[in-house]
Amino acid sequence: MADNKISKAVIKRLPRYYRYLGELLEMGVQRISSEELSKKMKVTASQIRQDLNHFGGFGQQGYGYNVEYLYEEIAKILGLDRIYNVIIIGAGNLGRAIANYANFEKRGFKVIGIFDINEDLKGGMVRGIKVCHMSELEDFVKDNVVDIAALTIPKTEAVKAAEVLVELGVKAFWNFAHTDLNVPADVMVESVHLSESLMRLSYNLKNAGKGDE
Amino acid sequence: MADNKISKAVIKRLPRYYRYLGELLEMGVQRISSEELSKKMKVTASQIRQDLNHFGGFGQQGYGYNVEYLYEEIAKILGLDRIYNVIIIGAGNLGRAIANYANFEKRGFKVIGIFDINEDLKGGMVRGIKVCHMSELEDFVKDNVVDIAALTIPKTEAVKAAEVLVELGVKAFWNFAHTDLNVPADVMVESVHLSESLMRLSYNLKNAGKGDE
DNA sequence: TAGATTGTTAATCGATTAACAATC
DNA sequence: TAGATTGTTAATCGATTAACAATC
Repeated sequence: MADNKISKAVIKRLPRYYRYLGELLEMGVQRISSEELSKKMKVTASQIRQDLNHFGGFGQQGYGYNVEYLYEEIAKILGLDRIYNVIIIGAGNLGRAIANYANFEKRGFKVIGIFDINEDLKGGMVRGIKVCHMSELEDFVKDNVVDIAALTIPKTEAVKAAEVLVELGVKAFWNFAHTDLNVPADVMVESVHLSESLMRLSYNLKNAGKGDE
Repeated sequence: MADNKISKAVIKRLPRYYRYLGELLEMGVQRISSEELSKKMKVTASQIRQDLNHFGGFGQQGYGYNVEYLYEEIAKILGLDRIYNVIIIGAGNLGRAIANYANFEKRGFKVIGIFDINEDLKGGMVRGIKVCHMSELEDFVKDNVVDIAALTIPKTEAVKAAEVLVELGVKAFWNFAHTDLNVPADVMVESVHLSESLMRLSYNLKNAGKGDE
């Protein structure tokens, strides 16, 4: 019963289902009920069934869900059934961490270019990819299909880079800069605000035991 | 009107308020109304007032909020009015990215140790801190106050390290491994699941234009 | 005092959970 | 067929928004 509008809360949970199903698959588990999965994941069985049914009936009454089938279906829903060309803006530690993370490539996220303003880094190699100077960015994007740009540079530069890249037609940004990006409605931004994450941790640490989880 | 139980949704928004207030402060803005702030942040003014009033009345009728005062108060709420000793488990690119990020130290998160299983990295320096071998971890935690452990290692090792550190009394984990950690109720875990973030981006990219944001 | 804007209550909206009929 | 478990509707719960009296 594929809805036309899926809530953010549901989307947020999908990758987690995918991760658990991947682990079950590795362990050789062939079928699982929403009840069993709910215990593993510490969510309600009702939520799992509800979530999945936004996209279609993947299970079977009296049986449960076929792990491999469900895994593949969620991959399709998440758009993991294709290759994405990724460029990384910023060849610092964070940029290199992303470039080096092999699992991303396994899921179809292929790093095709790394750029940095620092002249010294130019020519260096990261995981077989040459680091280019920012001045080469525009030509590169014109000559190559770029699906996603990861921004691992400080906020001021990130805002500028995003502007240029939006102009060049890039439709998706993975933003690690400590700022929000203003982009047109058809451009997607997924932000990873590490400092905000750390602040939530300090809040929770401070309020530990006060009725908290 | 400080509630005793604040919802996760509110906590999640606090660091973002803090970031915007910090920017306003840098720009020399002294006062702001919930209405003005709501326009900047693209949330409702009602939500801002509602959120802040969970912690107390920081504003003034007819005036709005004093930027500096509100900024400081939110810092206190988030627990940013103290120093946290942080250790980093994993001296790879991600671990080094975190260690090198100066803003964290500015907010009171002080890296006091970096550990790795790789013997080759031992003795190397990251931002003035010596990289130690994992075998030295236990003694280090016994001899030093460790408030937060950042786990920037693969999942299997992360699970093991967390177990050891919980045993040693560490109460907060900043988890970058692609797994959930099972810890006692009084131990806090804040996870940054980069691959899940990337999957949400690919979902949104795929479904762009279908009534989406 | 009049105008502005908060703090707070009430109304609405959406998300989660419970329940159960459908069905494998 | 009987048992199990889904798909889906209905009930509940919580979070967001609207409204406005309080007050600076």
